[in-house]
Amino acid sequence: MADLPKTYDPAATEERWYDAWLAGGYFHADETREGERFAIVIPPPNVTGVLHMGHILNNTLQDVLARFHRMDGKNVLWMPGTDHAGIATQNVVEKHLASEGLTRHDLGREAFVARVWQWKEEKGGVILRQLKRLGASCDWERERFTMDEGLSHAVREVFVRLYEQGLVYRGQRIIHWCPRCLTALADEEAVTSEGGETGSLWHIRYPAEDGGPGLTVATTRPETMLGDTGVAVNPEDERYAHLIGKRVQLPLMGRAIPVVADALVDKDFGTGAVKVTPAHDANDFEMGQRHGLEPLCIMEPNGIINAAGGAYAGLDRFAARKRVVADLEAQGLLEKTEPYRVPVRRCYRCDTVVEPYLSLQWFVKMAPLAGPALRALEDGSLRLIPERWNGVYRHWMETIRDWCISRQLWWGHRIPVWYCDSGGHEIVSRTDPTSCPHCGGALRQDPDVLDTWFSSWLWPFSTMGWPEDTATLRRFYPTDALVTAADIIFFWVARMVMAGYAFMDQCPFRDVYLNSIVRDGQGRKMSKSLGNSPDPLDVIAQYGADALRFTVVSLAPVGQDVRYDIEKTELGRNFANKIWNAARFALMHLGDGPHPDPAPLARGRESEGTAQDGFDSLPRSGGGLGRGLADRWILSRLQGAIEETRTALGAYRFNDAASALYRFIWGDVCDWYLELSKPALYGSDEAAKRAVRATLTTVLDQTLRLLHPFMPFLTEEIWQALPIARPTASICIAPYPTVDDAWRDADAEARIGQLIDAVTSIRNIRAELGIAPTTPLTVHIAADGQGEHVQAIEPFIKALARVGAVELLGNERPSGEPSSVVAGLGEVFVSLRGVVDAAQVRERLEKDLGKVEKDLKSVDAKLSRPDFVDKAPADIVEKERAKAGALRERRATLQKHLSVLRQA
RNA sequence: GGUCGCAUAGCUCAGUUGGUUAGAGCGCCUGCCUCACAUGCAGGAGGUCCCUGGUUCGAGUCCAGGUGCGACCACCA
Repeated sequence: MADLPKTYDPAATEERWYDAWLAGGYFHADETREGERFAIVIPPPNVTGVLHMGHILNNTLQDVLARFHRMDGKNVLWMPGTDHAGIATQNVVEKHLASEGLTRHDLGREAFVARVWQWKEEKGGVILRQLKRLGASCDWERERFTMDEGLSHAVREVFVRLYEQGLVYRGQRIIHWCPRCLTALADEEAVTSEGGETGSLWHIRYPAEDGGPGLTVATTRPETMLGDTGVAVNPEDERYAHLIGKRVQLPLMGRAIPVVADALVDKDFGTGAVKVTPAHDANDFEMGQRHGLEPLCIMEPNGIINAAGGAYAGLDRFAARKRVVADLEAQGLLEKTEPYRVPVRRCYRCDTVVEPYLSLQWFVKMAPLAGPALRALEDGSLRLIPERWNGVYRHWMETIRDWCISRQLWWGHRIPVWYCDSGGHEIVSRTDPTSCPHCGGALRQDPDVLDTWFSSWLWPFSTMGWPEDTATLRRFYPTDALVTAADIIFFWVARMVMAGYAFMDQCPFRDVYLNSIVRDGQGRKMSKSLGNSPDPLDVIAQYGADALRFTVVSLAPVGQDVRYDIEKTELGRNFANKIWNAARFALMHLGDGPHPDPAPLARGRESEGTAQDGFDSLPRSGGGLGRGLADRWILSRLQGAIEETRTALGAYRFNDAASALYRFIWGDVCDWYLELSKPALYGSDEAAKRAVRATLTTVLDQTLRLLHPFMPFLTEEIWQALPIARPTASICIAPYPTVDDAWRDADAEARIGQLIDAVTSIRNIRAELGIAPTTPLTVHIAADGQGEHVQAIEPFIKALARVGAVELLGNERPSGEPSSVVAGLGEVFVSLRGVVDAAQVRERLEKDLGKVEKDLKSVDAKLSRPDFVDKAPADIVEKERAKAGALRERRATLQKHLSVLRQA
């Protein structure tokens, strides 16, 4: 143990312990085990994904919860898995094919899908292996994939049920179409960039049919005019009243189109006249329906203008735009081109500009599903943390639109619908039909697949075996918490709630913790394209998984984004190293053990009765198990740390828990207790030594357990090295500490608090007056009948403040010598005779006096205001009075010393 | 256009229901390789708590308005 290295080496321990945990089966959730349980499902990362900093934070938080509840005696299930990520995965494999000069069409559907599966088996799910490096305590025996047989079964069941309920339907709609991915997208998958993109608003003249002036329309997508079948104006707009019902010429296309009146048109925007292109704009489609304007599709799915585009056929949509504008200009019909911020939507997968496109797609009618999901928030079945997301969730639910679920891809769950061409029947079935049940005709299955999220929204119960009635479902559904990023509230969280009620009659989780977004040092969102996201595996290699975990948890407050750069990980690394060295120190002094289970040890105080003078005789004389003041103090502080940690974790205030542990371990344990323990450990009193060792053991054992959910590897490594009788084979399943009020000790906290004040003040004097650490000082303590206590404190003062001698004073105060006075323990006078000259001391005392007088003045001012004394609560006033009294006393002492010094 | 969030030390941020002298980490300055730890120890400097007004005995904290950032939503072509 004494040969432990001076710095902690995570690489040497992490893998070893992770393997041991797996071998021990600690992460496996057993549905047959009785008792409380805690369930959480992982937000399934894309099977194509690699770990980034967002995952690190998200999964560390989940792991903290899982490990905390596991240690707290619960039957914990943390369900892991991956998402098949339709477009993303298909893109990856198509890219591979492209490098071989092939397209998916060269392979054909079946072979292509087989190829994707092959890729998935060989290369997919890297991210889960990376999560193990982080220490994630998932139940890996249950790893799921959204295209597993069981989950596919759930998807099929849900589709059929919704169809039977009339909630799934097929229709011609304007949807967001990605001309590169060649598929429809959901509204949420077509993303706008903030403030729009740079573009133009073109003003185009449409002459009247009779050759009159006609009107001018404004558009940001001039190429769509090729598909115009009308022009709309506001019915109230007098400028155009004479044209309503007439026709105007559509330039470039040589056809006339009607002018209609529609309230949707804003008189004040642009020219107040809108070209209507029903096949290429959602609003225009609606207006077209109202006024009988036929949709005219002018574009191939890949964005190339089709034959309906006349002379522009064969041009890409953006090339066509340029040509159209040029031709209009040439004909003198382009009246104006003004710069304009255009609200462009792009494909969330490939960033291609999305085209509003009229096509036949499958939809889910969402409004009926939204009701229970809204009520869940109202009645408290669902809690969003932080709460401010409630509004976002509610607004989305209240204005919900139907969900386009069909995708023109090959990779995904095939839509379970068959069409009978001879009879025109549509068959939706739980099992694959072979022929039309109505007319016996031949069938062909819908070629499309379902949106990836159509499987994700079932994740909390599909992973547990639904639609079968499984033991896992009965035991672990609904889950307790969901930890995820706020950017998928709509994609995933809201839809899961709806599915939970629709198919399980229950909210799938109680608490949804929306974790921070991880940004880089400049506040930019971390992204692959910016290259500003460090590879977490590099960070782990350099600093250790525990260091990374602790750092990100510390940095992420509830509801705020977190800025991370790699150097910040030093916070966690240094902390790990600090703990490591505290353990080295302890192990060096603990001997081989085993030490008795610390819990039953008496506190010393009880065994020695109450001391009326307020100071116990110290347990050095207590015979074996009695504890000293410092021991009592740290054990009391430990209770505070346990309470703070538990409270913070219970409220999902992870960073508060982390900082409570940081302060306790670094501040209380290392800075003070270990130093306070040295006089005994290096002394010759065997009884005192035993007491300190017992305390040290308790504190380390409890602290490591408290910290384990945050830093699992380090804590296991040290815990296993402790010379104690371990109750469990691994700290993973050791009981999480609970507060024991019997160990709370206000008296010890007050006294060590005083000691800390005194020591700090003495150190301060030394530093300020430039007294070398080696120069011995003499300290006089006005004990005022507390002599015993002071004697007990003496070795601590000597050790911590590097004081040569401690002298007790009776009623007499040191006078006639240069002295500095500090607070704490009544009064402490530091003898500076022969160390520094009187002028320096005087300067210091005057400075102190100045401060005291300033404070006293402000307190007195407060106390002299009748309003304050009359209206403030009594305890607040009392505090102020006490403060004034203390300040007056201190002022008197300082003045006395100064008068002596001035005479000298 | 709507909704929401943020503004505190040079930097990144804590500050729970209004109540002693507003805190931490990093950075900076001074002194220390003191027998667990220089990934460390001790001490220190550094703040108009964005602005204005209001409520209150008392405001970093509550209210109103303003300014500046940021996020989300939205059919303004």
